[in-house]
This record gives sequence, C-alpha cells and structure tokens, in this order.
Amino acid sequence: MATARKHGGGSSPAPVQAASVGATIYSVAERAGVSIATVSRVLQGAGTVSAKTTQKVLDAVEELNYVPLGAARSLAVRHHEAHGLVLPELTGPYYSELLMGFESRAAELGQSVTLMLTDGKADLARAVRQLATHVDAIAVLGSAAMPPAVARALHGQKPVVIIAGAPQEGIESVRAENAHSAEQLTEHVLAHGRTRLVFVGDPEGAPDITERHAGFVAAHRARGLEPAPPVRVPFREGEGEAVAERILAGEIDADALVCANDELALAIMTHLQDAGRDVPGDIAVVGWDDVMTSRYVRPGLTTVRQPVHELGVIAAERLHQRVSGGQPVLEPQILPTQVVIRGSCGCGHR
Amino acid sequence: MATARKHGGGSSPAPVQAASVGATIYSVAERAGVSIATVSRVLQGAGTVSAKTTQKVLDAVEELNYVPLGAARSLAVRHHEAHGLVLPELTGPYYSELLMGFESRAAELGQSVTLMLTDGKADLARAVRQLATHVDAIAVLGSAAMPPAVARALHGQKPVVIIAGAPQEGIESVRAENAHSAEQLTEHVLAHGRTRLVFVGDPEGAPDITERHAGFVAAHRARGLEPAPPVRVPFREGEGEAVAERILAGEIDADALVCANDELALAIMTHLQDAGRDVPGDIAVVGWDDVMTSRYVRPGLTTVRQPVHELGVIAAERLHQRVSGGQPVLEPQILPTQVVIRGSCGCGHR
DNA sequence: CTGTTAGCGCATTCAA
DNA sequence: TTGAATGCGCTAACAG
Repeated sequence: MATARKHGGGSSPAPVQAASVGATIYSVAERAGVSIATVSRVLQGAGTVSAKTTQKVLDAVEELNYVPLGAARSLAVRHHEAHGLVLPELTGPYYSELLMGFESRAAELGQSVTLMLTDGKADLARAVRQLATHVDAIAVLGSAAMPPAVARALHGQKPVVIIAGAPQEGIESVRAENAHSAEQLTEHVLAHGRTRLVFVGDPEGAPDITERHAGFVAAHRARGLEPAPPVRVPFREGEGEAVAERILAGEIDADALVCANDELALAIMTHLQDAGRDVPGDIAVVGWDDVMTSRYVRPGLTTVRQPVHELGVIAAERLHQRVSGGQPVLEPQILPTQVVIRGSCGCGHR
Repeated sequence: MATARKHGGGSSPAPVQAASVGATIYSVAERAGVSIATVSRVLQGAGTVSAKTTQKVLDAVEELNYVPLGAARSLAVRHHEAHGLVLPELTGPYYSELLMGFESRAAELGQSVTLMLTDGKADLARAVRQLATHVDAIAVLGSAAMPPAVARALHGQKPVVIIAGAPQEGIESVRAENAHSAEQLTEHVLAHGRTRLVFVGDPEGAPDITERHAGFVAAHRARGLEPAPPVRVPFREGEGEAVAERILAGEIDADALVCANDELALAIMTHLQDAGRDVPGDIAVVGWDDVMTSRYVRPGLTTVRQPVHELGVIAAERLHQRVSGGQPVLEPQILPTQVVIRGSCGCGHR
C-alpha cells in the first residue's frame, strides 16, 4: 500500500470521500496510486511524467479539490513568491494607479502582492516586520511615514526599493522627475504675465513636494525674481477651502497659485469660483497629478502628469530582479513627467 | 553546546557575525545560549520565560536582525494569517475605499491582505487557485469576472465571501442596497416633472446594476408608467462621450438620464454642456457612487452614496470569523445607501 | 519514468 | 522555567 508514514489513511484503501478541506499531497498521491514526488512533479510541471500517470494525478487533484499549502512550498523552496507594498493610504488616483502597475507586473512575474497601508496603524515598525516575514521583498512609498530606521533594518534582510522618496544610503529608489517640470510649469505661469505667484503645499511634507517647490523657486530665480514664501498646508481636500477663504479675506495676496497637487488646486479653484472669483481671470491655479476631475472642471486644470503606473511596474520589476539575485541599481531611477496645459493657467483652452 | 542538529554552526562557538540574511530561530537560540523552544516562547509571548532569559533572547534577535520565516510558522500553526481580496481593478474611488476598509479591519485582526486584480489576467482560474494557496480565506467582488465555478471550487476549501455580487448557493455575501434607492432616485427625477427618463448602463453587466435598473423600472410602474429600454453600455468613461453624441444627434430622446454610475454620468454631462446643452434645464442627469468629482462639477451631480468602506470592513470581519471557526451567515447582509441631492436633477442647489 | 528520503524553520507537546 | 523531540506539507536530490 502506497506511502504510509504518519500521513496516509494507514491500512484500508482510501475511502471515496467528498472534497475534504484537508487534502494534502499525500492524500492525492494515495488516491492516484503514485508517490508524492510524482504528484509534485505534475503540479510543478517539472520532470517528466507519463501522460497516463499525469492524468491519474490530475483526476485525483480534481476529485479531492486539492489546494496545495503555499506555506509548505515556500518553506521548501525558501521563498514566498510574494512582494510587499507599503503605501500610506489609497485616496485619490495616485496610489491606486501605482498599485495597479505594481500588481500587474508582479503577477506577470508570478509574484503575489501583499499590501500594507500605514495610515492609522499604531505600531508601524511592528506591522512592517510582520509584513517582512511573509514576503521576499518590499517596496515602500516614500511618504509612507515609515521610520527610516525601519527601512534600514529591512534592508539587508530583504531587498527594498523606495518609491518617490528621499534616497537613502544603499537603498534602491525610483521616482518621477519633479524639479524640472515644476520649473517649467512655474515659468509657464510667469510667462502669462503673472507676478504674484504663491506655492501652496508643504515643501517639507514629502520629498516630491520639496522638489516641486525647489522648481518653483528656480523658475523665479531664473528671472531674477524672489519667490513668496509657500503657504504650508497638508494636501488634503479640506485644507483647500481654508486656503480659499484666506485668499478671499485678502490674507493671501496672489494672482496665481501653484499647488502641490490637484486635489488642493481643485478645492481652492472651485471654492473661489463659487465665491464669484474668475479663474483664471482674477487668479490662475495650477496643480499636479492630472487626476480625472482636472479634465472635467471648467476651466480645465493645468497640471503635470506623472508616469505613476510605470513607477509601480518598475518597482515590481526591480524587486523581482533583486530576489532573483540581481544587483541593486544604486543610482535613483527618475522617470520623466509631462506638463499638461489646459485653461486654469490663463491659456485660451477651455 | 546548545542544539546541534543539522542547523547550528556545529563545533565552534557562534562567531560574532554581522546581521546575516539567513538568521533562523536556531542561530538566535545558539547566540542567546538557549533552546529554540525558548526563543519561540519569548517571540510568541507564550509560556513563561524568566526576565533574564527573555532579555538574552531579545538581544540575540536584535544583533542578528532576525526576521522569522513566515512560511515556517504558517506550516507549523497551519494557517497563513492572511486574507485574499479579489477586485477587478482599482480605477475610481469605489474599489480603493473598499480596499481601505478591508485592509484596516484585517490589520486590526492581525491578518495581512493579499490583493489580486482580475482585469488583464489571462488565466483567472489559475490565478485564483494560486492565491488560495497563500491565504486562509478570500473575499471576491461580484463584478470581478470570476467564473462562478471558481467561486464554488474555492468555497468548501476556504471561506469565501462575495462582495456586491449575485448571491450564490451557500456562499456568504454582503452588499449595498440598490433597488430601493434607485427607485427613490428615479421617483425624485419623475417628481421634477420629467417624463422621458432613460437608464444608461448595462443591467446585465453587474449584479449591482441589475438591481439599480430594477428600481428604475419599479419607480415607473408605481406611477403607471412604462420605462424606456435602457441604453446598454459598459461604464467606462469613454462610453459616456459616445452616449452624449447619440443624444446630441437625436438618436436618444430623453429629458433625464439615470446613469449606472458617476463616471458615466459625469462624462455625459460634461460633454453635453460643452456642446451647449443646459443641464438640468434641457436634460437632467443623475449618477451613482458620489465620487469626488461629483461635488466639484457644476451643477453638482445628484447621486447615491454607498457605504463602501463599511463593505470592506464587514467582508474582512466575516472572513476572520469564519477562519476562527464561526458559522457562515447565509442571509445576504445588505447595507443602506443614501440619495444625495445636488443640482443636476433639477433641484435648486448649485 | 517513478519512488524514497531528507530537510526547509517553526510551534508544540512532553519531560525534566 | 527550560530543553529535546516531533511533525506541519512540500520540494528536490538521489536511486532505481
């Protein structure tokens, strides 16, 4: 009688039982009248198994509704075939697109993706360590408030790539170009004859924003102008209304707003319009990200499009390379962005 | 000399090595001068270990930068401590919010979440089976084009819950209320004196849409009216423009559009407006989902808000209950929705 | 082409 | 309070 061991039913022939929850490679082997090695071979497509035997195994698998235990395989092959992705949250299209890119590439490479959101997590370090036990490699979004210490601890244990974050010693990173396009965008607004531009967003809030602000400053300097200090606000939607109120109240004097992202820009623009201001007549507004809404509002929002999906794809790609023994690419990879001109900057478009 | 086995360094005392990638419970035990059982105990917080011993272990863990191998633990305890979530894709706020709800609750329950997106996957059945090997339970969004056969196969092996999908024999499901709010919404439009309402969307495309259309029909019948046949289109954004063109061309005769979701409604409304039509003057437009854009366009879009986050929370909750031995709740759980009146239906709001 | 066997790293009895 | 021993289900040599 086939493989006995602690496993097999033991003495009597395998009873014809309905698909049981506990089907293992042993029960399948027994049912098919072969060894577990053979079952493993047909399931992995490895080695050579005769057509007839293959069919027997497949039948047994089907009858038992066998679902292999991933953990056992992972233990044996010593990798999880899973990538971790750490994001702050998922509002707005940015993170979603990134995630879609990441997931699709990971899937193509045969890796599943385990997602972790940091917002609202009390013990982040613990959560990340926990994640690390289940995956082969981890991608972290820069602004995911992950203590640099955690990133460093992970690094050295598992391959890590930072997405859109401040580069850290020895850790791979991939991000979109910011400073140059911000300079371009700002120069475009300046070229419309605007003179009192204000940057809205917190340059210290995230690495991306820091760079965008730097571009804003650079464009001014290039014309020998001194930029006004930024209006430092987090880029949640609610903040936009508050900023609009300050403008309406005359607290902020500006004829153009360069906002850290579209959500902020849209909230401000809509609020100003509802209060009777003309955009871009009285004040121009531009944003960053090219979210869906930016196409629908009137005037259309002038903004910058980032290759977010691509960012996710590359991150997944890099992780896989590293897990497969590839060397880290230490120079940060920087993807180009694109200024999208619509009407809110003062151009004639609608 | 502590535990020798195949593991331990063997003869010489553990060399003081930098954090190595391969640290295992054995190396930690050796370093701390205890047995692996003790290491396991302090790491799991189980059993009673003296303060001094605990500290020795913790130090060793720190020095070695030990990250337990999740697969080994999973194999030993025989569960993955992970939930799977299957979604079609992630555009728009619906799926993201659902995912956020799911992730947050799962995390609270100590479960990690493995995400799978179905769009673009060639062999869905294979992908799902693959997912099943790594998780304890799976939640599937109804419209994730998952063959019912797959759902049934999974069911019986792992707990499954269907989110916003057609209930299937013996499988748990949770969804938002659709028919009643659709009837309310339609009645509201009818009450504005509109007489030529058209439903835009494919009632056979997804269970949710089927129900919304049913509500649309019911509202008509309640007034002794016969509803026009629906304009069957998928609810991608591009379709909206096509529909708008057909309206402008006079192919579709309507004074009010009840759209399957906001994306569709927004695309149509904007396109119509750009062509010079007055909304809601010439034609009213209402949608479903209350996406961000719906608040920003003018007139604001009248729509229906669903408790999407809550849907995710409940799904995660149910899966955990089931994994913990709880019984399935067979009556579908139905969460209430809320009609949000703005201006696009003809009301005075902006 | 197929079977036997030895781990993979951890949790967990059972003894001491 | 601690250690030794066993097995979780699977893969991958190694034999035959």
